[in-house]
Amino acid sequence: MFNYLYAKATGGKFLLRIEDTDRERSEDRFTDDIKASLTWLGMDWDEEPIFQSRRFRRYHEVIEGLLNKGLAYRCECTPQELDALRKRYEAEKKPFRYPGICRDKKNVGEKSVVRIKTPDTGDTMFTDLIRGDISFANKDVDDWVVMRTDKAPTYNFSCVIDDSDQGITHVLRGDDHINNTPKQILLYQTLGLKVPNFAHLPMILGADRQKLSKRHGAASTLEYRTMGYLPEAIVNFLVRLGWSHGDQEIFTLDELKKFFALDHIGKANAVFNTEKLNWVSGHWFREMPSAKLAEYLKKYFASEMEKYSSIEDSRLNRGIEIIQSKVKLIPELLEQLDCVFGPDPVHDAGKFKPEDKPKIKENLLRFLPLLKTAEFKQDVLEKAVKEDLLKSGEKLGPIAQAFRWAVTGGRISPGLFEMLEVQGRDVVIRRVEKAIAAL
RNA sequence: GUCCCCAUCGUCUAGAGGCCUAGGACAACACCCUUUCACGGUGUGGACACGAGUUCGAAUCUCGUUGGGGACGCCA
Repeated sequence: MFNYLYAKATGGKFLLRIEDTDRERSEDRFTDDIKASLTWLGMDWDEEPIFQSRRFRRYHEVIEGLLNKGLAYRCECTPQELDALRKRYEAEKKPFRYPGICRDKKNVGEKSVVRIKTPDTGDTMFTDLIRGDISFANKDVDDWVVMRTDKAPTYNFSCVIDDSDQGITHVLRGDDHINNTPKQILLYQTLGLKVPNFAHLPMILGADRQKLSKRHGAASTLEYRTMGYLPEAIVNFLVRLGWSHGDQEIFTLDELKKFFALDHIGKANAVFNTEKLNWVSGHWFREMPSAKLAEYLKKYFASEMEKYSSIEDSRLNRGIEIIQSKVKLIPELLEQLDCVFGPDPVHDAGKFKPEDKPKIKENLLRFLPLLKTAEFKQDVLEKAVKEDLLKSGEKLGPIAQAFRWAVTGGRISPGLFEMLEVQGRDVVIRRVEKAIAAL
């Protein structure tokens, strides 16, 4: 998202690249998921996505050149041997660095990995756009693998080639990549390529302050869609994790595309806070035009909305309108929608105290004639009921609750009179009569 | 363990030497509004991790300590 916003805010291009070099872990559905997530959030990429799995020829050509120049070498150490080596280093409390066992070996067969030679002395430094100068001692960067035994390149290698080939100017990524940066810079330098700008973003941690993962709820952006968050809310919430714009809390994507900038990105990790997400979510439900929300529901919650297909749009939209401002998630909205447009509720009068029932019944009966005769508009109904109550000096509260229960079967609902109008005279009278019968 | 990064209310953050008896938002609590639930309004409690410096003056600069995170793969 920060990459997208930065590209848009600076008039650049936002490119999508699928880094699927590891064939065992790459599946088409992951790509679909990424595309669907970006599309859902409204972040479209500018050119055809690049798939690394289709660029192996290019990578091999570069690796071949490196090998020929003696800047890289074949290594026949097996994973088992390396594991054993790691254990040994650990036991000796020494940090593991590949010791260059095969560095000077001749005639290593094709069934081997290729490692890049890295310098043993000196430092590799870069100026992070967010954090300033960061430097690493080259002795801490080992001869890392650029190509696996199965001839697939590794991430640190292929992303350098692609960033260069695609003319990437800015690499914005999580700060868990800071350690990869010296490796990549060394490769750029070995290849004589221009080093791009780097900006390492603070990470998002779970409530336990560990790197966000499956156990914190959602593994995929799309799961938030399923949970019933609006894309506007997700973007708005996420952008405030690590970035600020004075005291402003509410942002639209369009606003962000205008004034997102790299200054005012924090350095400290942020904890994902569902409480605040829900608040932002509620805000966007209040903000969204009901027709647009209706469309959204029909698109992403098609199966839940199908039962309302016979309801005409203006009526359905009005129903959504009187509910949307009170909910934080789509399931809540759907639930209330069902109270308004769904089947008649089961009137459980058992939850009332026996001595209260006559009064409730009396209240329902009292206004039944009005409901049958008055023009069925919310303001007309409200005015009529209130005038009547004024004469007797009674409060609206108990009466409203009685009718709320009668027409929804529950005690929570949109405003009573607006709901009555949306439900319509026939439904209301039928439900009120059923309620009276249940008492 | 080694290397790297970070450190303001419970959480997200404002703050780039005097504007800070540290501001906003979420959450909490109280009150108000109110036909329920929300919304909204008002208010309360709540933080510069610690210790040395530098300076007339430090949340802001330096160093150290402590704490947290990340990396250490033939994953990305």
